[in-house]
Amino acid sequence: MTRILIADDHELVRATIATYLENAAGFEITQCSDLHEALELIESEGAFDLVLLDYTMPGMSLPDGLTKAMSANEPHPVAMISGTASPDVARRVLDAGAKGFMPKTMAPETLVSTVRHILAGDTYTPRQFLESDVTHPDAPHLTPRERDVLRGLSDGKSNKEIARDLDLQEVTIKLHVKTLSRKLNARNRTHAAMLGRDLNLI
Amino acid sequence: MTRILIADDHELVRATIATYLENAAGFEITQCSDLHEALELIESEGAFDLVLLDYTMPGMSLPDGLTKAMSANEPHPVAMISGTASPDVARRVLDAGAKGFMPKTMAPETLVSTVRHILAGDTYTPRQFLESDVTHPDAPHLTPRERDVLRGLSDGKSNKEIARDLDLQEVTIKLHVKTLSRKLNARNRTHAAMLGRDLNLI
DNA sequence: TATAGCCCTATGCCGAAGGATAGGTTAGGC
DNA sequence: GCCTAACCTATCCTTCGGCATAGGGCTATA
Repeated sequence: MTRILIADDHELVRATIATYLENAAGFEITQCSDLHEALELIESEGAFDLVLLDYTMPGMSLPDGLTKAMSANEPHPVAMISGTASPDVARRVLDAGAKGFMPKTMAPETLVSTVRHILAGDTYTPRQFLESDVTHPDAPHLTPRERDVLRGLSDGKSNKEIARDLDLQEVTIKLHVKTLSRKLNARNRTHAAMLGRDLNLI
Repeated sequence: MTRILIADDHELVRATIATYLENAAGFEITQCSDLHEALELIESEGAFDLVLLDYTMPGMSLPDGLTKAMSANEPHPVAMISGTASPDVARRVLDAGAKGFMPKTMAPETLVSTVRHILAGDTYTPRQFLESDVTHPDAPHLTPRERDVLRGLSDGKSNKEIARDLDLQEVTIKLHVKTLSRKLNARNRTHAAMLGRDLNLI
């Protein structure tokens, strides 16, 4: 019997996913509501055939929480579920080695087939998150460099640090901060970071 | 027959809520995935006995989107569902006149009884959101003043502006920024604002 | 009444952020 | 070839942020 662990503090979501997976494919579902419980369950009951983790539940972090779960559940796959899915997060999740990334906007039927894919050894990489960078419709156009800088801002980095990371001069970062702040109608870097988050730009 | 409209772009969530409400109480459920569709449905099919709106779906805004839906659905109630529920949002939603605020962490059974309450004319005010300010479990304790300042940071305000708004001296704001950054493990104000958002503190 | 937590203020310093201005390169479209 | 977009750099200047140190006041609870 295929055993699946679902960890999500949003009970409504967890309940649905569990119901669909149980009815559609007869999987054996175990549930919990934070990362700590998930790790304990993997420890006590052995690796599951698939572990589904919510991105925003207590204890979850990127990439640490994810990698912990992955090494605990080896050699079986771990996938991420997220309600606040941004392209950047999807990318980071998959880069970290997760075998799938499922937005909660996904239709239940798609979910079941996705789970089957992952169980079969595939990695589920939702095209809309990796290719077209689906963002908020109101979002202004930012150049690739401006996005790089905006990511740095969101991490709380200084201009100097961002410059070092991107191998540029500090003045250049200042320029990008100024222009992207103008585009976002932000009053300063902090505001820009918040607006970027709201618009799913990062 | 009691008619309920559920608007949520998270299909997984919408499907569960719909299922529970149909099975548990025999309500007639209509579904859609953004605010625009919701308004059209209310227009074309008449006011529903209850409208449940997701806080993060396309087109939704506070308080505009909410008030539009409320005036469209008069005299029947409108309630909000949210996955990223912060106390502040809950307060603003209820202040705007919504008849309930339901986090997606709510158990399905609780949801059903909540809906019944609202249909009966009550307003569902989740105590944990209004009194004890339930936030992310990992979130450190911030004093009321620190939250005030954090809110200012998130709006991209300068220390001087925050000081003026709160009728304090600028140095005092600097102090609060420093202490709250320490508590959040933030490297600077921008990082603090982002972490505050992630931890549902604001 | 002592202790602790929270809150507010002051002074001083330095590095970072932010803005203006002026210039340059590269790549692609017409 | 010209134009434009995107990108990068430089200099100069002002303001803001961030940190340390050193206070005092209020309130609640032991």
